[in-house]
Amino acid sequence: MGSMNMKVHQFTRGLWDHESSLTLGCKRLRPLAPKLTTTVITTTIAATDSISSLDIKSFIKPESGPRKCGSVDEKKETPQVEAQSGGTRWNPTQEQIGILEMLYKGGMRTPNAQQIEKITVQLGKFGKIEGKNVFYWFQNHKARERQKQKRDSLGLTHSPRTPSMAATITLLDANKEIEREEESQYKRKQRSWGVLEWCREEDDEDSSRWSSGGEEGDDKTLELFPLHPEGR
Amino acid sequence: MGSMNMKVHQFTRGLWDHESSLTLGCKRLRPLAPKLTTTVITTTIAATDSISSLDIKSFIKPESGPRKCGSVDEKKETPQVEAQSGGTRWNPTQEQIGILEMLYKGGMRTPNAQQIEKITVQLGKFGKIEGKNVFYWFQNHKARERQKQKRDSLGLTHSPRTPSMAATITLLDANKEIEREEESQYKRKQRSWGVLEWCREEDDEDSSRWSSGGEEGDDKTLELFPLHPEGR
DNA sequence: GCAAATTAATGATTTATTCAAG
DNA sequence: CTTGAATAAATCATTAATTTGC
Repeated sequence: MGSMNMKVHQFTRGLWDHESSLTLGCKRLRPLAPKLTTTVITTTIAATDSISSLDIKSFIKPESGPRKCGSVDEKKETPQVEAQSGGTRWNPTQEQIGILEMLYKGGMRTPNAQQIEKITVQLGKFGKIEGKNVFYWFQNHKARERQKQKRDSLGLTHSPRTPSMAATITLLDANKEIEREEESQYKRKQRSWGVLEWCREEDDEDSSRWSSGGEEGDDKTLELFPLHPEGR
Repeated sequence: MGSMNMKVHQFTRGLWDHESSLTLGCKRLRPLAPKLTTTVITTTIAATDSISSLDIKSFIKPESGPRKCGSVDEKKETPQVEAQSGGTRWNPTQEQIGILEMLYKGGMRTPNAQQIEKITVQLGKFGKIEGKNVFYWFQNHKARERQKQKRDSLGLTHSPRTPSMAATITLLDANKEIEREEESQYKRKQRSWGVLEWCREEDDEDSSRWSSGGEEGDDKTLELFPLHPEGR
């Protein structure tokens, strides 16, 4: 209790302290009440801290609780590969990199959750890996590929000696344009994406057991598609 | 197969087509082979498409498969609320907004997966909501609060009439500083975060019903912590 | 009063930057 | 120096609020 180092300094700005309860429902006051059923409860909220005494208050707490996320708990007993990264970051194997690059070259840019999961499962056969690793890999690869290209083109632009050079630049720019157009595709919409998962605490250097372990024959003809779904 | 609308135009740049198989393992050639056991398989990869014939090939495919993510499958038999997620976006109720703002004011900035899950559960009592909604809300709220403040401070700086005004500005700036320092906290590190989840397909525009309904008493004294864990 | 058109908010994604492990 | 990980900034897209013409 007393241990709850409530460092309030972060919001010393105003002196909303109790005011918060007031500002709560009115802050931005939604233009017009969208729902009806909620109105009642809303009143409850407006009533300062009735909710906080009910649920909110329970929100306040330093940190603790279960380790793993309450989602997929299936722990595969494949001690074969593991450990390796008590709290370290993913260290891709060459097979994994190879596959990822292949997919990237195939056109995959931002796989959705489903695709990521499948990829993760596949890559899991070659080494420890999580979904986020796949996600980040694509993010980073894409970004760095782009900046490298940009850097190159700029560097070239800096010393345009021969006409062929200029042509090259033009080409690069053109490609960049194409790429961009292709990628954003007007309305990227419907990316069917998600965020959030794998929790992990900070302490506990102990296990950090991994998932996606072994080589169970779980290939139910899963498949992912690299290029954009359809030319919407 | 022929139906696979392979729109290659995205990568018309080079003309890597078969070259990909070659460039695969060498492209960026990792500094030094991290693993040993993998080396063997690596060779396999280098052998052009042995892997692709095994697993990779199965990756290529437009899109299909199961609807829901293959994770938490527990389907709650609460037909009362649901559906709706056909394709619309989360539309928070006032209670949800209120709680979120309360947490925000309490200092919560970037809740981790665990916290998000708990929040989601709580907010779920007031209306349909997903973890990503909570995540995004904090992201957006934080960002917009920041830009609004910046805009305000700049705007105010532009017409400093009274001394009290100046004082206000100073305060705002100071607060901004504090906040920033607080937030970035030197090394943000160890955010214990995650990404990826909820999939969702596109079709099925069926219901679009709303949620909110549930008032089941599922409060197992769960709690989240708003302020930063500890003054590291 | 109302519905179409316009504007303002804000939910959802993507991109750019930054930090730190190795 | 490379690159995995994480966050912040920029952007897109959709919904609600407001305005406008009837």
